[in-house]
Amino acid sequence: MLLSRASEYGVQTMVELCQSANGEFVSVNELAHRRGLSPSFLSKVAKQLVEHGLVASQRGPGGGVRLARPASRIRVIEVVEAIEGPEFLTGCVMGLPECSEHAPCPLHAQWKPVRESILQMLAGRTLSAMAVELNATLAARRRLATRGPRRRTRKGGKQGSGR
Amino acid sequence: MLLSRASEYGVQTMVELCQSANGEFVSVNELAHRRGLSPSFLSKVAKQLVEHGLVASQRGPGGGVRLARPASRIRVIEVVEAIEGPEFLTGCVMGLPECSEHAPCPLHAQWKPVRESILQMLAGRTLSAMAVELNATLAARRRLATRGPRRRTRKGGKQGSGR
DNA sequence: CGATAAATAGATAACGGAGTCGTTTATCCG
DNA sequence: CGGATAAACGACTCCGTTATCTATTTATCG
Repeated sequence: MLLSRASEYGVQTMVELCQSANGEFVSVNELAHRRGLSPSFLSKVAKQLVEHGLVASQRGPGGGVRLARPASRIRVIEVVEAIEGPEFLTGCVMGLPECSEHAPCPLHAQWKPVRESILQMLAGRTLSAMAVELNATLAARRRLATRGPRRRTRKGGKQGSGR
Repeated sequence: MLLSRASEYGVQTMVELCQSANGEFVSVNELAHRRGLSPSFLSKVAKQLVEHGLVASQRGPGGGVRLARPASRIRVIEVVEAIEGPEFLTGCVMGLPECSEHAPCPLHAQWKPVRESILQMLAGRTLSAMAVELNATLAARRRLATRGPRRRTRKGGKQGSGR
């Protein structure tokens, strides 16, 4: 698992928030229900997102949570670092206490570009871009489910839950 | 942290075992002491390595643990998968339960090559190659420590523990 | 003002990873 | 054979993550 459960919750929620990004607040319960997440745990994650200024919150009836900035100006890496902390992916791959640029472990040189590409993956995309794609995927799945699965392109049971 | 602590212990130990790979057994305590690891916890990790046929063990006096194959024929990925399990790095990055090739999450396309390059990093190098490099690094550090640090190439406190 | 809705805060339980400890079992050596 | 050594095994502690529940505070609406 590259990201902690909390980060996964965070990313999913932020993307979900793009759906109703017209300045409307959405309650944490509603959000949790939509994505099938634990409401109680999500509220904790939401709190962290609020503290890091990624979402704004509003109490009381009609209150909830919304993006603090336009989705096009939030990058996934910000969400991850808000939750995992700034130390995300720093540290020696093989756990050597004194691994550094000038006394590198045997994987140091290989790890560096990989780490960069992970950060790149998370920094290179905005929430809005992700939301668009997710919608396309969901729409495709719904369309498929409605019309029924016609052609089985791949052989048997391989598909399904990635977890 | 990309790898679990147990995996880190495993990789470090396997590399360490390359040092005395002449068919001699080394006790787990000795190994733990050399690398400054917890002996008790390392024995757990060692057990897993034995079960997966990566190291051979011998009880009694003069016993211990040694590589089951020549170091040049063991790849780091084998060590990691022996401990993390075969599901290592499978599963959706953002935790979507139904992320798959044909209904991908918004990060799926980006994640795939990254995942590949991680596996590549771990599969592309043998233990013996790593041992050689580690020795070079350690030797360099010793040489430096003996002669004292002369020129401070980088500005101040940035160096040190990667953790 | 009072009822209601929702975030916020805190306590706590379940779980798995990390680490320790003591006992058992196998092997060697004298 | 008997004692010493060392892995194997199992039970246990400790801690952080995950998850849930229950107040408490804050805001909105009628």
